[in-house]
Amino acid sequence: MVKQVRAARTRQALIRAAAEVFADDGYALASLPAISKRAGVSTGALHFHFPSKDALAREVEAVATGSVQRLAQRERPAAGGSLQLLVDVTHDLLAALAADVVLRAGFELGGDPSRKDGSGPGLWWSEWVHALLREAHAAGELAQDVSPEGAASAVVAATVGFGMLSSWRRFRLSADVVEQFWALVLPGLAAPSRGLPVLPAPPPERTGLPADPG
Amino acid sequence: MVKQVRAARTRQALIRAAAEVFADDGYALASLPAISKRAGVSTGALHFHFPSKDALAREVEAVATGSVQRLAQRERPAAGGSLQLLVDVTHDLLAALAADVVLRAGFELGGDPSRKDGSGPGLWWSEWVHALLREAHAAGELAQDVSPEGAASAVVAATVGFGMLSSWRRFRLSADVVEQFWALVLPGLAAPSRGLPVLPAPPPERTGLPADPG
Amino acid sequence: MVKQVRAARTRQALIRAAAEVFADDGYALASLPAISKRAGVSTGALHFHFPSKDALAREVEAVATGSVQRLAQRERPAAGGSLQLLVDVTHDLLAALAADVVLRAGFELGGDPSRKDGSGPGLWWSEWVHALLREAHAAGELAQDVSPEGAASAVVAATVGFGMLSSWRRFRLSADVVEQFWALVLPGLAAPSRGLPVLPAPPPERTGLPADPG
Amino acid sequence: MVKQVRAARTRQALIRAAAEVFADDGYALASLPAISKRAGVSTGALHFHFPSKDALAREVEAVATGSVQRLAQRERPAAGGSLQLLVDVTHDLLAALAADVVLRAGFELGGDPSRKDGSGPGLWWSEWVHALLREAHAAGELAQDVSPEGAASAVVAATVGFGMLSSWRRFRLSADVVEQFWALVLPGLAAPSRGLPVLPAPPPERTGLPADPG
DNA sequence: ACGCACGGGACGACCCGTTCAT
DNA sequence: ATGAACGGGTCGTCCCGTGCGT
Repeated sequence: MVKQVRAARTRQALIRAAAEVFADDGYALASLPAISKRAGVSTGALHFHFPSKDALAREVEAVATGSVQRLAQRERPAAGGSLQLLVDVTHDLLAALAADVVLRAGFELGGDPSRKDGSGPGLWWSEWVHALLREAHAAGELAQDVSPEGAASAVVAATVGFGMLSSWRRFRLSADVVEQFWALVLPGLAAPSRGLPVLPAPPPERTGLPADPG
Repeated sequence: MVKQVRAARTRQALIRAAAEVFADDGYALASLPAISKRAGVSTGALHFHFPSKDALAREVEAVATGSVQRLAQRERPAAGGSLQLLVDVTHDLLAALAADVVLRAGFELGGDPSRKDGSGPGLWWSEWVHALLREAHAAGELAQDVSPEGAASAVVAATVGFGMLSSWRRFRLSADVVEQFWALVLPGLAAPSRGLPVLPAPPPERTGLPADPG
Repeated sequence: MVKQVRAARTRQALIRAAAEVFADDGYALASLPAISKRAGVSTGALHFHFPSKDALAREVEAVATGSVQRLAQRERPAAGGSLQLLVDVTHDLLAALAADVVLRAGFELGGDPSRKDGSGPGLWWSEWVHALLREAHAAGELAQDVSPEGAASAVVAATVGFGMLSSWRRFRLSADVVEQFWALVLPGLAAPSRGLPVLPAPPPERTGLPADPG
Repeated sequence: MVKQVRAARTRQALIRAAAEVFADDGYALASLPAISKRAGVSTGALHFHFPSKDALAREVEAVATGSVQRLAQRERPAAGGSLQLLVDVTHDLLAALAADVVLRAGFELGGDPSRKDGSGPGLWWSEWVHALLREAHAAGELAQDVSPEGAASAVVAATVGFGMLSSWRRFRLSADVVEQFWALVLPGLAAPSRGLPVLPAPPPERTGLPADPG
């Protein structure tokens, strides 16, 4: 029994360390020795928990996908319908991306050309957005002449684009890009008869480094 | 003089082959032997033209940046102003991305975590969009309450997002995503008094592979 | 603990094999695959024990320096003082050079132009000879007008010269060069009043190859 | 005809540059590109004059051997016989070693383990010393009980030892080591009845760098 | 004759992901 | 859960021809 908790702890440390290295160096350049050293365990221990590098990355992606799902499947807002939900969730997602290494690593692994078949959070996110916008369309929340599929593609592209840009060096994104994006898009997206979703308040100015609870 | 042309040819072949391998496997996984083999030359020839893998990638990025610049600096449209130019150029850019491997590789290298300091076309593109939207704002082409910087960020994010998504496996983007994106965004972006820019016609159905002039 | 002994054994085998290859081909020409093959292990095992070729050479030098130190720091002879000690130790050193590959390799590495900063046994040996001759001078064992520093330089030069010559192909040194050298030098070096140190007996004729206990 | 003189000049520059690089880095580490760059010509030019790296080294050795021969075959001193000649020539040799890169490189190449079959000046020098000491022995210039072969070995060993030591980093040899060596050895070497050879005056203190006419 | 841009293979060191034996 | 070992593979680069200019 005591062993189990210890094992779970090293497993967690491994996932966390792997996410950090993956996010920093990409999948191909991340070395297993570097990960195990950062987690404070030996390479043998790593291989005990995860049979291969791919399995480790897969686990990081799975955890990240779980986080996104938890974010998306929260209670629907009382008013505002699907579109309001979409606005709120994207807002939270960007905030979580900045705070959670594993989430960030999960998304980046999905776009890493070194990984041939990543099924990270990106795919799930894309399908969720598509489903939500189809739903909104069915509920008459979308403006005339707006294709839900096209709009979903645009939203997904912008989301992963924001994620990419924020992870690139040389790019500094302001903290409220999401709000600005919605302010731009909502007039053309939402049916005017229903009223526009309200934008969440932009995050307060950061002073100092935010805690990264992982 | 005769030698020069042969050298230039192999140099071009090298860049082209490198772009293909980089775009397929990412920077880290791309092997120099694979590139030189695909170009039909020896590794020694590769090393003669490019002293290192990094220099090769840098050259690919430089050529790609040049392509983007040529695309962006074409003659301004007679009517429609900056916003129309932006719409047209994004349209051409996405088309070029589908047709030109070097361009695609240049963009992907910029987002590759294996490359520590890529200065590919992404950076230049971002600054160009920002400058153009500032200009549009100064000319009164933007709607009230639209921040040119925020809008530029959104446009850039969406562009690289489209690029990323189209390069990911598992994602199938329809050919007219850009048009749909602009249809969504323009109502909120353009000043109503000036009239909306016209969207380019969606590309005809492709039959067979497009020419890839490299 | 049990593993340690096996690891120590391969480590020893690696050092031994490296010394052989270094002594034969010099540092630059010695290839790591050749060394690991001769040691009967894989290149990965080599890299596990020694992170780089330089570290391996450094270890060989360190072991060789240890051997020289053990040779020099034996008990002083009952009679004869420092000069007698010097004669005895040089004698043993040349014998050890013929018998111990690691020692030989250590000395040769010190003179190898491929190694930029070797701190092999040569340096320590030089300083020991200088110190010993200073001591002999203070004890009045040296003849008038003999500079201990100059004499030390000559002795060191002759020693490494013998080492070099014996390792060069095309040169065949007789086994008792050291005795002949001392017979030549001692009359001018030692104070006549103290009596000359006795020369060790020349080694018996070798029949066959000597064991090389490593 | 004009071409010839230019060719000879580049040939000289090549030999000189090769000697410098060989002396600094050893044979194996010396790269042909480095040599040709230092000589100010292209690698093709190098290959035109010397078909291979080995041929280049061989030429350096040949030139160096020629220098030693010119040094040794000067006019015999009026008085003093063979021993005096030996003393004088060693003195000049050490001076020349410090001044002439090609000479130094030639000697070092002879001891370089990377070169399998160097026939540099070392071999010729050894034989010359042996011959001279045999001659001195026949002329009764040597002390009783001194084996000319053993003495020659000692002298050669000391000479190359001095050469080695002076080329090692970390060793600082005083300028008059040779004089001190002879002061040490001559009492035991020369027949007392004939009078000791006179030592050459030690070189004056160097102020600034000596010219290296190469 | 002399020199050079260009290209060809080959090999070296380093290191990585993985598995056995303990 | 660990230390040790394995074999494959990558980048760099080195030494060397080959055909074009001068």
